[in-house]
Amino acid sequence: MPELPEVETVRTGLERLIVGRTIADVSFDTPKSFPNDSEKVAQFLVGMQVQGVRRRAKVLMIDLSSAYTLVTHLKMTGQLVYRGKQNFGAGHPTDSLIGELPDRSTRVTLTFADGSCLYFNDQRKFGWMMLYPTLEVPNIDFMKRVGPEPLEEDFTAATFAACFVRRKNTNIKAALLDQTVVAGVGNIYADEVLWGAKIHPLTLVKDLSYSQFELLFTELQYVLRLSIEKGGSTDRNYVDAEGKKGSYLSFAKVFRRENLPCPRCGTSIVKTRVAGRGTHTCPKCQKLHLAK
DNA sequence: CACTTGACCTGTCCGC
DNA sequence: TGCGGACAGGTCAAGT
Repeated sequence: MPELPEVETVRTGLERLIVGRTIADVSFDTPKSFPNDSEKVAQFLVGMQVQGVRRRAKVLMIDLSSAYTLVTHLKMTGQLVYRGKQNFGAGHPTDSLIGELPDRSTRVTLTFADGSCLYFNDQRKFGWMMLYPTLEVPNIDFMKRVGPEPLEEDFTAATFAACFVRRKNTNIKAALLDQTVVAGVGNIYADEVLWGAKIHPLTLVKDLSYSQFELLFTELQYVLRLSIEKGGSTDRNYVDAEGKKGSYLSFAKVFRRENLPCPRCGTSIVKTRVAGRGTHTCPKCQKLHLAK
């Protein structure tokens, strides 16, 4: 579910809502979501204070006092939602997707000293929340392999194009989804960016010209920034740190728009399967040019 | 090493 | 309304 813009939106919200709060209690419903020595870690967290919230790729890092960091991956259906002492009843805020918390998908609850709570919800249990010494976080396997952040200041079209050298023989959509190439792109933004650059998702990386990479780079930054501005994409599960939906999908050009007109040429958007994922394209704007 | 596929889970939607 | 199967935004372990 959450890709870079969604995770960044959650990060911003958490930074505002939980920094300075002290953990008073921790509970969890399954070790799968809270895997490292769950009971001990839950105890160990008590008394620690939140000092900051960072993001790398689609991973959130909640920095705590004592040089520890809670690392969370939301995977497909994870949510991190903060609630003050007065828990909203079901459907109270109209832009919220969730009601009273905890609910049946709540996996971990952090209760703060002032009685407010941070809930880690995850319907499919693919996500996880793990405690690491802050200095160890860069040594996590995923962190060591993940590619550059596409919105960093020093990230240029040339750097971007160079990220793909190892993936010459795969299609561009699979390469964009590969977190070791570039960080943070998932299925929604891969489709949106390819439409923007007028590139068919099955085009092999080696068949792309440098000017196509420049176009992809521009579209990538544009789409990610626009989505962050809109609070991300809510398809079914995603909500921000206050439980609110994001509105990017009402600006999406192809994603979830099967059979609707392409905003550029009016041709019906088609849905296919590429790299094992549902893939949306305009058959007229995004022609597949086979290598000679 | 590069590349593809299936597995991990639960819930929902679609066709019969 | 019930039931089976396909599918859902991510990643990793296997397989070739």
